[in-house]
Amino acid sequence: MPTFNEQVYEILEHIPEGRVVSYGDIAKWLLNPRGARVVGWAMARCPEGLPWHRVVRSNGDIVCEGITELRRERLIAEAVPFLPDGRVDIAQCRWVAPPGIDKRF
DNA sequence: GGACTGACCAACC
DNA sequence: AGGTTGGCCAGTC
Repeated sequence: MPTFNEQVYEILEHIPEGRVVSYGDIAKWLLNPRGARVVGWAMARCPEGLPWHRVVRSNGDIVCEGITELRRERLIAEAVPFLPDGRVDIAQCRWVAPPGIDKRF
């Protein structure tokens, strides 16, 4: 039985290019709406080769200072639209998970 | 082995 | 309308 963050990494691998998801979304698919913190914890130790830059906050903002610029550059490189205030246009590129994604693991 | 912590979110005052 | 609080998992002290 894989641990929770293993499943988080699994989902991250499934995020298509040019799309983003919020921490809370992943949490909702995997356990419950309040598990977003765990997702953030999993991201904090981002294993290499993981597209962690496609995970943003629910309002599209990017929190962590220091990696914000890196994220922005990576997302722009993947044709992810940005809002004038520096946030990801999550309203347009929010990735909708296929139904039953939580049962796939 | 218990307590605190963390790249969060939403429900409640 | 804005600050506070509770809740989840795993890792560290």
